[in-house]
Amino acid sequence: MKTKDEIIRVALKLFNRRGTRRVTTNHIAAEASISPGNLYYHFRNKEAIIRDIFVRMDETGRGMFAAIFSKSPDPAERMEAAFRSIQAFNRRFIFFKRELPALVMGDPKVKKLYLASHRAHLAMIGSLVDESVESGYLKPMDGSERRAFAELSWFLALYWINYLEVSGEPIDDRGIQRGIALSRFLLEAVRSPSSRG
Amino acid sequence: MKTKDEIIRVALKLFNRRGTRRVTTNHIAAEASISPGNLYYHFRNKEAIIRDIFVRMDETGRGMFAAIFSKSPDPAERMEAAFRSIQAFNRRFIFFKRELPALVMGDPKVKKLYLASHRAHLAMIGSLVDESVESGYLKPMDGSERRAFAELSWFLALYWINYLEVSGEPIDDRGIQRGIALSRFLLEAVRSPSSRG
DNA sequence: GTCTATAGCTGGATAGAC
DNA sequence: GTCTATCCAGCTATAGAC
Repeated sequence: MKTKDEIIRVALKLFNRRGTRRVTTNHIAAEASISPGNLYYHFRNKEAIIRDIFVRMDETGRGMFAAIFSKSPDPAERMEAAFRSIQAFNRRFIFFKRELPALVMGDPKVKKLYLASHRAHLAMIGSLVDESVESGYLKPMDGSERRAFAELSWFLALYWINYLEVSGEPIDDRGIQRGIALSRFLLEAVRSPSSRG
Repeated sequence: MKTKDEIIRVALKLFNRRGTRRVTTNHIAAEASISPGNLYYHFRNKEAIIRDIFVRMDETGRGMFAAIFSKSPDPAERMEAAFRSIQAFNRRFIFFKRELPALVMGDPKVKKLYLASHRAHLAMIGSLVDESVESGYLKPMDGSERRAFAELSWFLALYWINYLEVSGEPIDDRGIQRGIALSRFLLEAVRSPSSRG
C-alpha cells in the first residue's frame, strides 16, 4: 500500500480510538512505522490529514447512499436497511461524528463539503418520501409534513450512534435495533391505513 | 463577584466561543484579569474548571426542567414551552453540547453525573407521556410505543441545536421554530383523535 | 488571595542528508 | 520518498514573594 494511504488508514484508526485531540502526528507516524518527517512529506499538516479522511468518507458515503436508495423492495424494509447501513458507516468514521461541530466549523473546506452532502441526503430522502406518498404507501401529506418526516428520519440516523455512546449504551446490534424501533415508530405515524399489515 | 465565580463565568464564555481545546488556562486568566498562578490557586487544572461548569449546568438544568414539567396548561403548549427552554439552556452551555462525547467519555465523574441526569430526564418525560395517555390527550399506546415517543422527543430536544449549527443554519428564533415544528409533527402522530382541534 | 517568574514538557513543523 | 535532528511556540502547572 502507498504510504499516503497507510497514513490515512492508521490515522482513522487512532482518531476513532482516542479522538483527533489526543492523537498527535508523532503517534500517527509511529503507528504507521514511518518517521514524523516523512508524514509531513505526504501531508502539509494534521488538519490536512483530517480533511483527506473526510473527503474519502464523503465519497464512500455518497456511493453507499445512492446504492441504498436505488434498491426498492418493501419501503419499510428499505428504511430499515438504510438505517443499518448508515449506522455502520457512522461507526466506521465515528471520530467524525463525535467531533462534528468542531471539525465542520473549524475548517471551511470541510464545512462546504459537509453542507453539500447534508443537502444531497435530505433531498434524496425527500424524493423517496414523495414517491412513497404518490404510490399510496404513505398517507397523503402536504409539503411541510413530508419535510418534517424526512428531516426527522435523517436526524435520527445521523445522531443515533452518538446518542447511544453518550447514553452509556454499547454500540452493538441491540443498540442499533433500538434505533430501528424508533425509525419504525416514525414510519408508522405516516403509513397510509391501507398499506398496514 | 468571587474570583472563582468569575473564572467560571469567563471560562464558559470562552469555551462557548472557541471550544475547550483552543481555550487555554492563560486565556481564561487574561480574560478574567487575573494571573495564571491565581487561576491555579482556585482550580487544580483545566479539567476541574470544565467539571465545575458541568456541575453548575446540571444543577441549573434540574431546577429548570422540574419547573417546566410541573406547570400544566395545554399539553401541546407545554411541550412547546419545554422545547424552547431546553434550546435556550443548550445554547447557554453550547460548548458542552458540541463536545458531548469527548467530555462525557473523557471524565468519569462527568460521565456519572451526565448519565444520572439523562435518565432522570427520560423518566420525567416518560411519566408525562403516561399521564397524557391516561387523561386521553394522547391515543392509547403500549409501553414500547410510549417509550419510543418519549425518547424521540428527548432525542430531538437534545440534538436540535447541534443539528442547526452543523447544518449551517443560524441558531435563532426561526431555527428553534423549525425544531418545534418537528416536535409538533411527533406529537400529532400520537394525539388521540378526540383531542384534536 | 494574588502576583511574577519560570520550569518542564509536548507537539507541530522544518532543514538538510541520503 | 524517507530519514535524523532539531527548532520553536505554546501550554500546564508550580515556586515563592508579597
